[in-house]
Amino acid sequence: MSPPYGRSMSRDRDFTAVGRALSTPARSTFLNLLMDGTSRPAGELALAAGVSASTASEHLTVLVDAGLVTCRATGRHRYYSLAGQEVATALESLGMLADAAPVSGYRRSRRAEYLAAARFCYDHLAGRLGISLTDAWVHAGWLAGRDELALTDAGAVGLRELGVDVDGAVTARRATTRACLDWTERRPHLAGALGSAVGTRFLDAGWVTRHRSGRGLDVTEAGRELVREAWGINLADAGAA
Amino acid sequence: MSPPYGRSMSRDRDFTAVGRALSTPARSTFLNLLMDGTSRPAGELALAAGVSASTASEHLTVLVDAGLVTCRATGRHRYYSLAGQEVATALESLGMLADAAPVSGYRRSRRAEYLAAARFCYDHLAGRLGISLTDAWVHAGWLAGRDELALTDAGAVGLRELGVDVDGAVTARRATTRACLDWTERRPHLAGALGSAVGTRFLDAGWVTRHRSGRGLDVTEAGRELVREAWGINLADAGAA
DNA sequence: GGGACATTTCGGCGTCCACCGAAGCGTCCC
DNA sequence: GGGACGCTTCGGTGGACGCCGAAATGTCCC
Repeated sequence: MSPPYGRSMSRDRDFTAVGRALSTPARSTFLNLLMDGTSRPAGELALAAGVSASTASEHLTVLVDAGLVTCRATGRHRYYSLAGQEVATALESLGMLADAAPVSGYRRSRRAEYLAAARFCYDHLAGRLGISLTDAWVHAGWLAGRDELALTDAGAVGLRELGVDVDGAVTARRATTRACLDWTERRPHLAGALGSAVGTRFLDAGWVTRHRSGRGLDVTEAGRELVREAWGINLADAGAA
Repeated sequence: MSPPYGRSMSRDRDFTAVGRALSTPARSTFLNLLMDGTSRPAGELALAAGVSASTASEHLTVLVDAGLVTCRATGRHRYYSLAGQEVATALESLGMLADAAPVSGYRRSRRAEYLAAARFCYDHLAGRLGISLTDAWVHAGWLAGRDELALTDAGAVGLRELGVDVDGAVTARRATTRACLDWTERRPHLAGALGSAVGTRFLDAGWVTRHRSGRGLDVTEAGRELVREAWGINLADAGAA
């Protein structure tokens, strides 16, 4: 009869390659930088991690070989980014186990506040903005269940009016909605295919813009007005004040 | 005003400790063995990974220090198990990225078939049994959405009749339902608090029993009858035939 | 109490690998 | 074409760590 599942493949997983990829400070820093879904050139990553260009290059090769990161060559730059949504999800749940990284050498204090206000978690909105939106939508009956965030009929209508590609999200192969727990705040915000669609819409509509060459998002005036009028969310100008 | 989220804590995560814990074959083997939710003594783990007792002891210290594993001392044995449900969840999503482990030295071919039939994935049913039950319950309208598996009213009634602690699962702090993707088959099966409650019920009712000192579950005659009569699931006796 | 057993601690060995600077390769731009 | 620039490859070095056997610790049981 032979084994029923083709080839005598083990059901076990070999965690060693992925584990080794995560096991050094420089590579951990790289992944943290890429977790907002951006692509960054090797040099920038090297600088951020405080290693030489050659060392960074070796690290990036390890990450690519492990399947965590992909490389896109453009001109004389090579842009690295996370290899996909599964990688972001895996890192997200691993982050629940990991400690907060010690504040590294380069200046970060100012940025931390921007991060807290609004940021991308790979493909969906996070930070205070992501949490506030999710809370408001649960409250409005658009999303059901604090831990599942299932899309209701009312939510489908409302988000469609907002210009979110709801239908694309529902028919996507990945889970429509998913709750992503913020590492520090531990409060759920909308992820999954719908979370991605919402993020895309917010960017396309100009309600948020990626903060120049850095991490975090700026919520534009139009964006602030929208969330205030539609859902009564008052984004404190903590960053600006 | 000082930083709004207390202490100038970095929003980044330090993946190095967890990564290092995963980065050696012996430790990867240990984690695979413990992923079914069992507790195992150090000696058994050493034997399974093919390392000396002293080496295994060192590895286990690393895993405990990384917070992935906990130790319970009983008599002259020390039983190790996964540190919690978050660890199981993280490993589960990491497994999506990792390769299948090469079949290691010790005999495993026979066991693979038991594993495929029914097994525990930390706290919920998996294997063919887990997948079949989930499919049947989606079909019966007990669970909604192939990727979310949200509990319906009918499902709550049905599972409560079955003796599952539905109310405990709904009020639990973790997500009530969650879809867990099997690594090899890539088919969703019920996880989350409700998945755990179902697993507990199946064990308590004697519908499945843990296979003696090994991995995988035996579905008892009562269990086979239940799933056949209630949901038309015919568990092929692949293991016995 | 003594002997078997499970496990950890210790000391030592060999290998792996993170790191750097220098050199090589490709791209851009004057 | 030549020089600046971004990145990778190469060679070499030092430290970290996976491995074992031997000895130490602790538990069980006669």
